[in-house]
Amino acid sequence: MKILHWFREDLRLADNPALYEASQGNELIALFVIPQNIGGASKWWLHNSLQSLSNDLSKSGVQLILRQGDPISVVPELAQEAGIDLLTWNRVYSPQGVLQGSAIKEALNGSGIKVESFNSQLLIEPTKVLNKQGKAFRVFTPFWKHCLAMLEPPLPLTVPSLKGTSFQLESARLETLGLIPSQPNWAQSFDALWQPGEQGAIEAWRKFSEGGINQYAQGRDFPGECNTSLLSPHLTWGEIGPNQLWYYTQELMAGNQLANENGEKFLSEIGWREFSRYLLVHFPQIEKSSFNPLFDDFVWQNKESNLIAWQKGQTGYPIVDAGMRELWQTGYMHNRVRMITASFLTKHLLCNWRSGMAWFWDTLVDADIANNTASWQWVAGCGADASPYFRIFNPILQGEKFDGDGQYTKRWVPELTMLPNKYLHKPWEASETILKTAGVELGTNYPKPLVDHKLARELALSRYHEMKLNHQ
DNA sequence: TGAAATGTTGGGGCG
DNA sequence: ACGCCCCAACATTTC
Repeated sequence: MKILHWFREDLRLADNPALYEASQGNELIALFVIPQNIGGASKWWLHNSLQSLSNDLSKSGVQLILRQGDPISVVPELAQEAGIDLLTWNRVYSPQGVLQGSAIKEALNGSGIKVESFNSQLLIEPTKVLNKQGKAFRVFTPFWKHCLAMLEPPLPLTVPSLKGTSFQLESARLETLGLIPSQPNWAQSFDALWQPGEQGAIEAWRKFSEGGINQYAQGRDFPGECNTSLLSPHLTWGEIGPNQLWYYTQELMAGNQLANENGEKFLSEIGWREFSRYLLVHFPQIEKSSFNPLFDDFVWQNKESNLIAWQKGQTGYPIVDAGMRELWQTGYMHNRVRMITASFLTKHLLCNWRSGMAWFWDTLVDADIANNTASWQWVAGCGADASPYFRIFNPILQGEKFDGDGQYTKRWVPELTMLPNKYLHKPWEASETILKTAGVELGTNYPKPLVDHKLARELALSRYHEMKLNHQ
């Protein structure tokens, strides 16, 4: 039996249900179709992840075929060309991913080629989780409680033994696809920070499971400490799956090697990832428009120069600037700081959450449609289970609370290294003498604050009330 | 998975 | 000893 496995967001060999099924045949063809609409940082990641997958496959004599174009035509064409008996893939839950799946199934209907799809990237299929009224959950906590009660993840599947084919198929060359930047090569420093691919994902889990997870419940909020998993980009491309993480974490807790408090907190973060995909399946419109339609009437300011200052990490609020610079230099930002910077853009600068989402989409190595839309809408106050709009983060207090010693802020905003911690998150309150001693000249080598916190907060609140009034 | 404004309480200084 | 005021600490509500 000749089988084609179409790799999508499942770039791994272990615990890969569709690949496992495909390995039952005696001739395997592996395909990946290069997506056209992903951000710059994601492209860098994908390039390296494909390289890794391709290496792993070739050890079993399987060549990874790369093709460009719309999968809706590319996949059926290749299926016919190769004369396969069965096509397998793991489902993708974005509107585009769902559409691709159904269109390809339809295209091959009646062709004699069987099609089977599997779940590799969620603990539970979204359509199987409904409340008592038979409707989709809109709030995380009841959703996750419901999931926990019904969860029985299977043992992770082992790496299957694969048998390639001698059938010759044309493949694009990875090096010529332009996925990695050349001039300028802004990703130069990424190589030392990240190890895309399945081995890198396993290594990231190992490091986390021996370190940060043991302080996860409290420690995850402090961006200067290394307590988060850094697994997000690996999860985005399915180099590791939630099923594996669930199983590994439960094993640690069962063996008393991990406090329940920490393990459960980590799994609930996996739950948030699950929830954002779930929302996108049940409410696909949130990819483009507000979950809460009230916000269609919100009057944004959308001042271009403010957006640019935010992107560059030049807002004059140190914790915000630190986050935006971490993002630019590493393709990643600590979760606490993502909330602070996103709140600042939407509330202090009154820029539409879509403009922030677009920036994150282009710069994050873990860019993911579901997480990106759900999280931005959550922060902006228009999303499911959103923080109410009037919950406005105070960037000074957040900085003092979560980076009181300045470890994080000073790393990314080195021009403030000499500033005493008392003023680190509000340098404009320091005296001339203190600033001078620290070598800080506001407006020259570090910006003055773009907006006044108190005024900006009041303006945002009044815009919010106007929106509600206009809607009545 | 906030923060600010407002309200309440209780200990201690002091006449 | 007592009442009064101050204000920190905590609680509640409001945005």
